[in-house]
Amino acid sequence: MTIFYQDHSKVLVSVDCIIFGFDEGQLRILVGKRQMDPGRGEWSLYGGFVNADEGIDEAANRVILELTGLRNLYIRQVGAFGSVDRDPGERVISIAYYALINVKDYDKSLQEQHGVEWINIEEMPKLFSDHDDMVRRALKMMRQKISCEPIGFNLLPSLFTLTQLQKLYEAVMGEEVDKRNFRKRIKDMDFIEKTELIDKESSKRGAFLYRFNRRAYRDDPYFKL
Amino acid sequence: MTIFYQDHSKVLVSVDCIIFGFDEGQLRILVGKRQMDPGRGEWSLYGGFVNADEGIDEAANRVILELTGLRNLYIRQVGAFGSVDRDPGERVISIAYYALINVKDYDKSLQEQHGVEWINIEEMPKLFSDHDDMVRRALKMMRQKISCEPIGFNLLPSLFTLTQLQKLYEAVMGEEVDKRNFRKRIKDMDFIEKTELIDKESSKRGAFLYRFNRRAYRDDPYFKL
DNA sequence: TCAAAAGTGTTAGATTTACACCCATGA
DNA sequence: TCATGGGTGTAAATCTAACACTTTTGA
Repeated sequence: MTIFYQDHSKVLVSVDCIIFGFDEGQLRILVGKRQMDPGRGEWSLYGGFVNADEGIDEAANRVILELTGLRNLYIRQVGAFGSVDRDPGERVISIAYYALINVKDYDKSLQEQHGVEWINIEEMPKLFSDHDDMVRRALKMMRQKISCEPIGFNLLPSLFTLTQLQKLYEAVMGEEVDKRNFRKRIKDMDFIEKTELIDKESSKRGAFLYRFNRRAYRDDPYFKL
Repeated sequence: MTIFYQDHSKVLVSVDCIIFGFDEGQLRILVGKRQMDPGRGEWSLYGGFVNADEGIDEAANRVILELTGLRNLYIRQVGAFGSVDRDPGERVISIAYYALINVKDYDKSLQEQHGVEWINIEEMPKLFSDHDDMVRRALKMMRQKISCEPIGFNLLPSLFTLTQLQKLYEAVMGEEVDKRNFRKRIKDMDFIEKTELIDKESSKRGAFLYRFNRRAYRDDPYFKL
């Protein structure tokens, strides 16, 4: 310890991760049964401690990489949670982060290895400690974000149908939207490009596949800072 | 240390406070010249370390009480800041909070005692470490909040004129608004009550004073959760 | 009497919402 | 041939934005 900030108590700091995925028309998050005491066996977010030599964002990225095997994800901080008794073992201040992933990119073996499962956000069991609060806040922030920025693409394959995109918005916002109005809005967004490709998975007729053009979005005068 | 989370490094955790005030038509925050090393003499937010026996929100309330002498303020967490090198002295993870106060309630002697000054948000000097980022994020969050919830009243006396309220919105949002449209919107809000009292400070003619009715707001069907 | 702030309505344009039918295909 | 999801336009209602003059009063 240096001379600067003497006599102040140090505390364990962890990061907890809310991993959002979209599958079968449902918004889901990755949770697992806690494998350590205290709280062994309770449903819990995946987390890890912040090391002395890493920033908190770095720690979040590391932990999320550990869990998902994925890099360059859309990750945002939810906030710090620091009630004295939030962890029954020892005092731990935890910083929650959420990440959006395309479930198709997620390696099944990693999932098994970490003993985590996708749980529909609507059917969340009670979680360990204050992890419920973290999830609620993450969802609130994500809804906020998705309704003014196109972040939903991080939850979809790079090619997707308009119906998929609509179902995603509905699952996130928890309410249905009108198909024609939705498609009208999408048409106004120049950064959502129609391709000539057809998806035949989800219907007999087939549906055009679209893609999100990140560059066009960045250049869109509407979203310029 | 208990047996639970062995071998993880602990770290100093602090809270830093962005105190917003509204005076002379300007949105201002309280900053002071840093009185300790490292960074002595640089402009800085007021902060303090989180004690072992207090939650982070508690710590924020304590530090803000210390600085302002005021209780029951509107306080919100901005987020955690945790780059390894953010503090040149030693590793410190800091959690930023913003608070809204009515400058008239602020005791001048406390201000002098802590050596802090009101600085217009538009004319902020470079601040110590990442405090600039904290202020930017706090402002962003506050703007977001104020445009969908009536939190502005926390920055005003309990009786205020519509012109004051408008100037406040303008200062926060950084843009002018139309007087008639503004007043129209206010009239639609049943929780902003006109009193029979007249303010003669700011004009010869005098302007009606209004008050924010917290109860009416809570009961407003529009804002029901 | 005049400078300074208070107060007050209307209209055009833009945005949002509601709503129903035909199409293409594989089973 | 029929069940399934894909795809399309219009009109009413609502919301937003622009805009200018009269009132009161203390100096």
